[in-house]
Amino acid sequence: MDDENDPLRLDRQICFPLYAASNRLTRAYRPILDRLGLTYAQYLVMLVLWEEAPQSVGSIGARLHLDSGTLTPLLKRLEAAGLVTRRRDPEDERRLIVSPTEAGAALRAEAQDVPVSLCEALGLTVDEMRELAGAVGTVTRLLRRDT
Amino acid sequence: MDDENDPLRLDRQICFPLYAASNRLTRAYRPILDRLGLTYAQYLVMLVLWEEAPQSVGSIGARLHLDSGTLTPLLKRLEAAGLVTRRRDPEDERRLIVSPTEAGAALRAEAQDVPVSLCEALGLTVDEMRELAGAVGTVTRLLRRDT
DNA sequence: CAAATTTAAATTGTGCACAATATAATTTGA
DNA sequence: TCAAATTATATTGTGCACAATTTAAATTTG
Repeated sequence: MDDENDPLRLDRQICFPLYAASNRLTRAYRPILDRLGLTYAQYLVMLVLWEEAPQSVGSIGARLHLDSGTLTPLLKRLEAAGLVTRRRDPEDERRLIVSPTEAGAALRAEAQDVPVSLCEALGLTVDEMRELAGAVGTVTRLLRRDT
Repeated sequence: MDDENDPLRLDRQICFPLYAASNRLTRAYRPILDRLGLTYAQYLVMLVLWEEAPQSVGSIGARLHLDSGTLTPLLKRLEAAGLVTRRRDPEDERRLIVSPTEAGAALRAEAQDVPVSLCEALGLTVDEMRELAGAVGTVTRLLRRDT
């Protein structure tokens, strides 16, 4: 078979490097977020809540492209860690309202240097960060259609 | 606080779009690979084995940046599905030799149009694919250091 | 207004991804 | 040569990620 143009060769896969890069990033975040007692997904949820609170499970999920099957147990773990509260919206009992606790809000200060720490862990200069941001933006734009 | 330059704003995160894109890709692959009875990670392992077989768990892992904690159960599932065989290397009983079965090798033909199907699912033209490949290459180059 | 539909979250079950540890085989070097 | 170190895979346990289903509340409609 036509080896050079074989579409099933690993090094011709466009998506595999993205998958590998995403795994690598989660790995790079881990030791940094361990200091806050957060996983990467939990960190993302806290970012969303630090921006605006309270929020429903659905609105958090819309922001992060995650569904209740992922978020429900994650939020229960954040609640168990004392970082968020979960209560039903009295206006609409279907909705669950999530808010940071005082400890959850306070954690924001501890998280301030996470972005810088990550760049250091990845060994990226400011210029390289800019280049990375541009490339990631292109990927996002091309893959944004729908789902 | 200085909202515009807040480094913890979700839309200033460089890595989140990469994480979201990776999740989205796995989701886009799912209905296509379902027809082959493979998950995305299993598909990657089969790509590696279709290129060269037999291979040890370690060499598959080195290629895909996955460890035995991920690969051992995955390979057992591929074995249960009749797609690979697992046996110890008689030369070095520590090593596990993985080979595609006849069914596993035959599956390669079925997989030929997976790449094209994915592009269609993502709604990408050939030019856009090229652009995506370039952007992903930049991301990979910037994040390649170590781990 | 009651039945049907829609919406929001929770639950269930499968399969990664990985850290930490265990097990067993091989290699090494005192 | 044989004990210590190294290597290769397996195991254990945690936490996503998501499809499919369930439950319950709110909304729509006949």
